[in-house]
Amino acid sequence: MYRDLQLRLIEHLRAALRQSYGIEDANIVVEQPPNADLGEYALTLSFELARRLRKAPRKIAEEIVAALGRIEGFDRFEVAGAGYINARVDRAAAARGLLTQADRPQPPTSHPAEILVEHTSINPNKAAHIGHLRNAILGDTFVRLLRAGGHSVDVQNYIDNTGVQVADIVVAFVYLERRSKAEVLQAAQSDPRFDYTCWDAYARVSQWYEQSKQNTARRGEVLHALEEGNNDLAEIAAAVSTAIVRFHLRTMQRLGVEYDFLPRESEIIHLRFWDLAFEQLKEKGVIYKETRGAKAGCWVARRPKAQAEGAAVALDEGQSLSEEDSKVIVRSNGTVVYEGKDIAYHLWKFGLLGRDFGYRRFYQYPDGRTCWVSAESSDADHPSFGGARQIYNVIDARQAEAQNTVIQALRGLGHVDAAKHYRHFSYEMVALTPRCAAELGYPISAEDMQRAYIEVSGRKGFGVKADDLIDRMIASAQQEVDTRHPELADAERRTIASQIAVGALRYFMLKFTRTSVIAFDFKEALNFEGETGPYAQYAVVRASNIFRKAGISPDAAFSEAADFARFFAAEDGTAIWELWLAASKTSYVIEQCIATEEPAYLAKHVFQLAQLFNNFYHRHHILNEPDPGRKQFLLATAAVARRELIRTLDVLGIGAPPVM
RNA sequence: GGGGACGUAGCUCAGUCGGAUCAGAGCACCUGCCUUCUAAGCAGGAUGUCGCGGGUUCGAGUCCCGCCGUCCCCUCCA
Repeated sequence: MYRDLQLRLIEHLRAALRQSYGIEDANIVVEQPPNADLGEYALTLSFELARRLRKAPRKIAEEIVAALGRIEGFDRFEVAGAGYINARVDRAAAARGLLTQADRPQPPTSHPAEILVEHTSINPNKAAHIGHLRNAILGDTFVRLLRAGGHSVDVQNYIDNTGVQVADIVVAFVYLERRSKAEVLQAAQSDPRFDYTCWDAYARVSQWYEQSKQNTARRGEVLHALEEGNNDLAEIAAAVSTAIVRFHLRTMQRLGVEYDFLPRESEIIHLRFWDLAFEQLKEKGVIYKETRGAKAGCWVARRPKAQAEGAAVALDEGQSLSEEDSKVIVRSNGTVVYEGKDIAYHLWKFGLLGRDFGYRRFYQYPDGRTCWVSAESSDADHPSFGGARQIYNVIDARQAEAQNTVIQALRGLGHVDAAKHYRHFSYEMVALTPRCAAELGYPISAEDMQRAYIEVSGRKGFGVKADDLIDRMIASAQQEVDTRHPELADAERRTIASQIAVGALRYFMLKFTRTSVIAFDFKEALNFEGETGPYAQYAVVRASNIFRKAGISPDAAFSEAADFARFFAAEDGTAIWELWLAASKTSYVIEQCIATEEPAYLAKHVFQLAQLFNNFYHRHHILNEPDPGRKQFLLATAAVARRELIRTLDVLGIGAPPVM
């Protein structure tokens, strides 16, 4: 609603500028006046045009207002201050529009989708930690945003099942702990906390490597065996990584995060994706074989650096790069670095590789969604996932350079359009406050205690496991629910506690903008008051209680139109209108979040909406309202606020509990 | 050395396109408010050299330049 009116206003402004001044190229900035008493939209273009037209801004504003005339949905336009144009919306008409607002059509769910989002992508060798939660929650929320915006989206979770980290865990079991293949396979299948077992084993093997060169050499041996395939070590690695992936899927499912497809590195290797990419890269001159210096014998590419988009990527015949300007893609022993496999993978994502994965069913979600996994051959009736128009990779900021290497390679291969539609959805890490680290029992030096945060380290086993955090948050919510609602059945209390915990956790991860490092602290994360998920959930519960006590459904409040003009004009009308205005902005904010790739704005939106509603709730006691017309107006207000709160929470992946 | 991010209240952070109440929120602290649609709430109070210095502009927390500080990346790791 807010967005539609804004678009209409801009359209009329363009026409007015063309007609009055013959201006076609004006940059029309639409803002909001400092308060709703001044109107809903503010225009500042008079100031910009002042110099060009050699007129006073106020004069220009007056001329534009005259040229605009009447626009449907708007009450009037006013010149204010030194030359602002304030637009006042027809509040009653806007409110009636909001009441009858139909739900947007659901985007198609056929595969492959228009947009591909990759997120989570945890090394399958240990339990997930809080940093992975930020990734998955950001990614999943962005997927929900895109779908709410009407786009069809596929969600991929890349599984690096033949990499160094998986090799490390195999070394841990086979060489450090000297377990037999049968023992490891058994543990992978029956250990109820196998992911935690691996977490500890991974930390131990990292220490063990430091003891001798011989120990470290095991990693290379195992890595080689994994790439080779068809041997005991590869079989162990497959069993371990597959088991861990299932743990990760279950952990994320607790937060409402689901995936469509798990492409695995093993298939990228065995289906020879790299060989195809390698040929293309050589042919187009994107990489060349170094003959001199430390990198002699390697295939290298130009480093991305801060290169202009149009700059040449391919290298001229016989050209050589300085040591720092070259990035190794193929090692002198012939093995491919991670970025190389990533280039092949991304050619596939855009449908530019000329080869597809096989697809097998891997996991079935309770809501009916199937999660597929890559394979060398396919199950019957399988979908396909490659060939997206637009991709988003939710990957932390530390990997920006590697991501740029892939983008640059695509450009160098002539896939300029694909490179343009490749977005690194970057975010900063989750670290721990020194206090939190100390609380967890990790030894912290006096120097580290002075730091703002300390980076987690899987290698050291230093961090907060995702399931531990979720458990703790549920326990904390459970305690409250139990004391507040002893009358409810156990199962119901558990469901509500879980909804609150997930709401708190997801909101916590989303309230920070992507560029902010989160210094994690239990005290802050476990807080359910103030700017938190439960605050917004509680606002919904309050709204629901009104309708429950009134004995009518929120839907019924939509059907009868109140005398909006009268009530919005009343003394407290503007304060109530501000709640309607905020409620009308959800679609607008969703669009902003997509355009700026920033889900935090939606978190802010739901908080503001909840704040306005709580304020309204406190000021107007609806059930005691004697005037039936006004009571109906207040009920409609609560119904719209409730609907938009629920809708926004849903996009954030946060459920609305029936009671709290 | 090169690339990137950040620096706003005691703490944690918003501030999207440069706009008029733009000096904001939450937490923490203090004071009120539960017989009311449940207080996971509401109302009120206090707190600032928007890192520093220049510049552009009718207008700068926001853009440009320089400096200071913190962090990340720059392996034939992933």
